[in-house]
Amino acid sequence: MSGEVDISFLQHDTLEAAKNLLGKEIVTETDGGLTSGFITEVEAYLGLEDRAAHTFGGKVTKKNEKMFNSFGHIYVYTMHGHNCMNFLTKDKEHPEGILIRGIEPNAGKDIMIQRRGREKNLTDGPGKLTKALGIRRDLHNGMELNNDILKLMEGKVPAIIEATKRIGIDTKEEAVDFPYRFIVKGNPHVSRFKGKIDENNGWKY
DNA sequence: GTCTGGATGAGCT
DNA sequence: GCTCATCCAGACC
Repeated sequence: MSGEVDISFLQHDTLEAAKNLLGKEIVTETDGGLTSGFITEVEAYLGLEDRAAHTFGGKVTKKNEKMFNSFGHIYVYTMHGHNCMNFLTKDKEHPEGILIRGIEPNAGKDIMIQRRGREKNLTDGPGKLTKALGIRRDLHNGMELNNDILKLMEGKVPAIIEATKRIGIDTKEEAVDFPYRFIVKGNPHVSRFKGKIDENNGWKY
C-alpha cells in the first residue's frame, strides 16, 4: 500500500484509535536495517482513570514521564529486560496510549530472525516485536512518529475486530475486566494465539 | 497440546 | 527489597 498515515486520529478517542491502528504498517529503520509489520494486536490504556495504566492517578515519575505528552509520540518502557512500545493519544492532560502487542512481519524478516535468534514467533508479543523492529527504550523513548526511524504506513484492513480483556494485569482490580484489547480475528501473530487461522490471516484486504 | 518457574532490570519506597 | 502491561524452555498429557 502507499503513503504515510495521517496520525491526527490519535488525538480523539483512544478506544477508536486503537481499533484504527489494526492493520497499519509499522516501518522502522534502525541499526542499518529496515523492518516492518502490520499491527494485529493492541491494548488501550485510558490514563488517569484506568488502574492498569502507568498514568493512573496522574502521578508523574521518571518511569512514566514520557506518557505525559501529546498524541503521535511513543512511550517505551522496560519490563523484565524486555521493551514495550506504546503510541500516545490525546495530550498531556489526558495521558492515554495504545500498547502495540502484536504485528505480522512484512519487510526485513531475515533481520528480525537475526535479532530474535529464532525463526518462529517473531513478533507475537510486545517484548518480541520491539526486539524484532529494533526499538529500544534507551534510544527511542519519547520520540515522535513519522520520521526517518519510525513510520506508520497505510497497510491492511481487518475483516473482523475482536475485543477481549487485556493480558497480564491480574492485580488491577476492576480494570482486569475492561475489554480494551483489540485483535484481528483469525490472525496468528497475536499473543497466546490458539484456534484456527482465518482465510488471508483475517485481513479483509 | 497445556502448565510452570526462572531470568531479568528499572524504578519506587 | 519489592513490583511488574514478558519470554522461553522444560515437564508433562
